[in-house]
Amino acid sequence: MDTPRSPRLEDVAATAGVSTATVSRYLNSPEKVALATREKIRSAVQSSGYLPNLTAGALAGNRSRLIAALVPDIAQSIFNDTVEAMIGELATDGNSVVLALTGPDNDRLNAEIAMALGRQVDAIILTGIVSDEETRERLKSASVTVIETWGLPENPIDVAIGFSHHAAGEEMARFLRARGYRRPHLVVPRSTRSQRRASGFAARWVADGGAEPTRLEVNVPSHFGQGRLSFRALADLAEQPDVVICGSDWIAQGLIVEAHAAGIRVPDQLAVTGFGNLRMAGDMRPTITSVDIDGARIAREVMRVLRARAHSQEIETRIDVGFRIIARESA
Amino acid sequence: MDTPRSPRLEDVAATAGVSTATVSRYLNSPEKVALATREKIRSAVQSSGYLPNLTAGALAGNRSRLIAALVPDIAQSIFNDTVEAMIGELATDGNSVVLALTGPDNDRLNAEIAMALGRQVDAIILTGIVSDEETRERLKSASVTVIETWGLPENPIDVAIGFSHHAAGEEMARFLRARGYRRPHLVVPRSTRSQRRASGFAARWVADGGAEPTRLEVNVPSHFGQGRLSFRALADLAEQPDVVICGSDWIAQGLIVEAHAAGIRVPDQLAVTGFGNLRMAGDMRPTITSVDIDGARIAREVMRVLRARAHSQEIETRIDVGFRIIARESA
DNA sequence: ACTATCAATGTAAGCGCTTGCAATACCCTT
DNA sequence: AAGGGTATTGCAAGCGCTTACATTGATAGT
Repeated sequence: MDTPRSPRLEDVAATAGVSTATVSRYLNSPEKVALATREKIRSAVQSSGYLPNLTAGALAGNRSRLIAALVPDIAQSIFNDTVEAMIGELATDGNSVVLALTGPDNDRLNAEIAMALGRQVDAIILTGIVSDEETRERLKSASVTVIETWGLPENPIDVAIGFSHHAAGEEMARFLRARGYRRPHLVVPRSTRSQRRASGFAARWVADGGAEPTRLEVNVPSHFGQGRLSFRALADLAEQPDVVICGSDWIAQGLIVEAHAAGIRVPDQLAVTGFGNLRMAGDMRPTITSVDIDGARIAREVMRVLRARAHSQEIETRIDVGFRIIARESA
Repeated sequence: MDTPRSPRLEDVAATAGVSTATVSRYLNSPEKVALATREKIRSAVQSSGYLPNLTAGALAGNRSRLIAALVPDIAQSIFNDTVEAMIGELATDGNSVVLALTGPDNDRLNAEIAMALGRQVDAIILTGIVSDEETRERLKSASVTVIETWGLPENPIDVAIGFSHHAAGEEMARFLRARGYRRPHLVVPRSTRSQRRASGFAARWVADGGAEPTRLEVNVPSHFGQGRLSFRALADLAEQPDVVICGSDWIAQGLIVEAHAAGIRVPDQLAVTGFGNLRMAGDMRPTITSVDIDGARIAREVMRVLRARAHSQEIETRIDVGFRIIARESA
């Protein structure tokens, strides 16, 4: 059986008795079409079951309504909430999100950037830090909106929406010091941002008169299991910490579970903090003190930037969405 | 400064001294081009920094190399591993994945399907069950590959890759019975699949001489917090269960944490099983007995189907990837 | 009544690529 | 030397839509 070719703009135009241009206008900016015409076209679209070919539209209009989101991973990522919010937010505007996983290495990133560029995406959203100079240059010279999220680099490739990781680290140092902790231990994932938070923490801590915190580096992506390992690694420390600052809520959760299994009470004997304020943090026993990043807010700002760009309005290139320490039971 | 328009196929063809057709062939099926010509084109592409416009290619070739993955959510989904594997797998073939979140309701699903169809995607991959008849019909009549994953319906829309949830439930019943448990309690997310597993479990359990298991329904998406609530809900039961079968590892984890907080030892006083075999399951204390679904395998089968379709080969429409009960400490 | 203005629509030229078909060149066969 | 294949390339017609520009008719200003 040969499927009858799906209707095109032309078909709709024919049954509505207007030109394709008018139908196109009706579809993209109805206000430009007279009311009576609108109605005719509406019913023609309706009856034919017409579905616009977005590919053709993208080619002709030089606007793909496709947005590439490049993230390191999604299985256990701290970015998940942001990504989810972003996809939700973008979808409402008729955009689609092409999700690409870049992993830890640069080759994948470059390949995915090339792909995104080839697909003429309207914007590329980065959620990892692009440290490779060459890649940054390539992105800069591409005439596409590039949004770096989560971080807030001094010189964004194009636009950056995020917060200062250094400041977040400092703030946590102040917070814990105020709470009376004196021997912090940092569990730091090997990612630029985590490192930055760690140095922010250490700098502040020392500046406030504390001793240089001990630290343990762990691989990314960080996960529950690393928390357990991190707890065990504490045994090797000369002096036991009174609080462990974890690079993610996952690590914090794993560490707490392992501590309990070892008979150590949290926070009485050992306090713990996480990062990311994942939903689980508020449900854990004890509930986990964490740092909240408003993923939905980031998503909204991304949309705002995109819309501004669409109308070629000027926008600030560094948007600070801040962070909030959420004090809970674990520290 | 006006950016010099990025090079097109035509430009490459010109510098290589061949026609655009030849360059196109070189790009898509090099073997059709003579060796010497290949070399000329290669260097022309190289020197111009040419990047194919995939949108134009999609329109002309009627092949978008875009695959839509429609999932309920990603933040805490049991599908995450599958989705991640799929994105990774697909990307290697020059495809990109458009990820769309459908949430629990049908409207979003329909909207996203329309969008996918409009974008001329090569395939639509579904990870939720599409129960709406109308939507199923629409998908059936669309000339696009539709792959339903995780479930294994009797009459797939097109191709289904998954396993029998009913059988998984039955198997778990056998497993727990053999281990000597006698009073199972089911924590069942309100999703078709979970329900199916639950009925499989109950059917088998009763058939094997057990009493009808008690059950608690919880909302989707399931998460850690629900595990805690589910544990507390046990108090309302007339008779305390000796094992709780959770609809997901998240729920199991939350339940265990809450049980421990209440001084109940797992599995000594209460056994627990999860579902999904998330990475965390093997790291939890106690490690969680779960059901493993090979997400990477599903991803590979998806690719196989897609490739077969590309060469219009016949393929089976129901591919069973099975499941494995992973016995660990919690039950 | 006459023109300037404007809203509504139509005309048609692309957007950058793929591919069926035709043309050409080259190599065998007989 | 003619006929038949085969491998390689070019020609040109789209793919289905958007949009600059032209056209038309109506409204308003004088």
